[in-house]
Amino acid sequence: MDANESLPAPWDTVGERLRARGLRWTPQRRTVIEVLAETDGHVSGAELVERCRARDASTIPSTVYRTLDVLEDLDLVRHGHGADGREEFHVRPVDEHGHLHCAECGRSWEIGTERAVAVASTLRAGDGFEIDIGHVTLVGRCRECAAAG
Amino acid sequence: MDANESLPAPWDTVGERLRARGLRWTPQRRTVIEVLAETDGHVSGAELVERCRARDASTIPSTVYRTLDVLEDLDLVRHGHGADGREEFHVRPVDEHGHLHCAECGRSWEIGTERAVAVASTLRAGDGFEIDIGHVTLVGRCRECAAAG
DNA sequence: GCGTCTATTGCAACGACTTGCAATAACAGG
DNA sequence: CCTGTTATTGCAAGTCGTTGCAATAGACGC
Repeated sequence: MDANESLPAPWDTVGERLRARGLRWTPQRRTVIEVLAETDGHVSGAELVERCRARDASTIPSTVYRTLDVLEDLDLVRHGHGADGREEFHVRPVDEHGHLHCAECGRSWEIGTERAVAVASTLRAGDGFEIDIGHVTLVGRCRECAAAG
Repeated sequence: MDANESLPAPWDTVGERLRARGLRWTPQRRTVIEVLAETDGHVSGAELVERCRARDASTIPSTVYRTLDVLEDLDLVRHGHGADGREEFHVRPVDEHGHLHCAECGRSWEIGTERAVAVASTLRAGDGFEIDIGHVTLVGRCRECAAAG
């Protein structure tokens, strides 16, 4: 399989990085990476599979998920979990941020780096635990629902 | 179906509370409640199903999960998600606490009310969001792994 | 005790992943 | 360019839950 000149930014060197680790650059992985290269922010696992299938109808879900595992090792994506526990992928190292979800009204939103770091510090102060704040969606009640309820 | 004299503490009145809401007291629900009454702390959904099946081989998973939904409405259990996103139930209102999981060494542990509240306050200070800190398992690196890595 | 109303159950199919395994195909070396 | 090694793939089966629907059976009123 050929190199990957046409891919943007961090993705153009994935092939080499894989080979350097004794791993392989396959067409299936290329498909996943092409899809990721067009994505920014978050994608659910299922959606990623669907987009890959749109590009290559023969896409197999298990291959996609296994590829994502490998890419996570290479620090190109990070997986997390939505409010319902389903997988969500953060594409390309994005700013540290958190996800909030109101169990009452169902709204979801993000909190920026600043607040994310504040929360992380509070937690670290206890026993040195370094939270990956973006990994899970924090569930609770938003100000409005808390006031109403 | 008869009442439930033999059940302990908060469970003995579930039948009445259900009926008061126009819901029903069924043998299947009794089975789930009997299992919950013998449980304290956390149980995964799958384990709950298994324990119900041990008590009544005809137990159907969907019935168990639906029962848990109802019991959550009655505030007798609360569901959350483990590090892998799978469901976990907190039985009987327990102290506010949090769950930590180190992605590196795989260990999991809890943080007590005090720290949980501290984190919740930090977050609330931002925009009034009241986190249900026990809902998800916070993932990151423990002090030891952070130091080593 | 009987009947009605409708909440629940059981079942089957589906959605999101995960895992084991044999067959395939990258890739390094000659 | 060919070859051997072994990482990956495809597939099938399995786990954890969720959902739609027709049949069942609680609970209340008479």
